[in-house]
Amino acid sequence: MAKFKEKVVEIVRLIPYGKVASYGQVALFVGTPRAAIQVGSVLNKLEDSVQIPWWRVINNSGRISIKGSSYTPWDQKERLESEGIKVKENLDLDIEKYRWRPNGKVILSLKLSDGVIEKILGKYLT
DNA sequence: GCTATGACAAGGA
DNA sequence: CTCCTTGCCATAG
Repeated sequence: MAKFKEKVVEIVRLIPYGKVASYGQVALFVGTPRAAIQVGSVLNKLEDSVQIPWWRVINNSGRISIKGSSYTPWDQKERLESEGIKVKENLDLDIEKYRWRPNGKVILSLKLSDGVIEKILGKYLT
């Protein structure tokens, strides 16, 4: 089941310009709740050839927490700001203000289990 | 199969 | 708010 990586790529690519999602949120949308740390791992090892908006993924505290990558937190800060997202000097941002909240149609297209869909509805769609 | 490893998360001090 | 601890889980070896 090496599909995890592919799904992560797929989900991250769905995050719209100017929006962000937490690692845990991506993990949930992938269909594997609580595998947040794994999402980060995938992005970290990703080849430069795969083009995806990795900078739109931050931790659930609303902070940039990139580590062990060829990119620095400030690289990420620049990319986010170029999309109109305000990032404080301490790498903090208002995650709830910019969080990606896909509509039901998008969620259904992911073919997730009922349990996962429930968690998504409860956590990110009030 | 088992252990170690982390771009994490949530809760307690 | 800032540490620290514990839980979790897909990979690599």
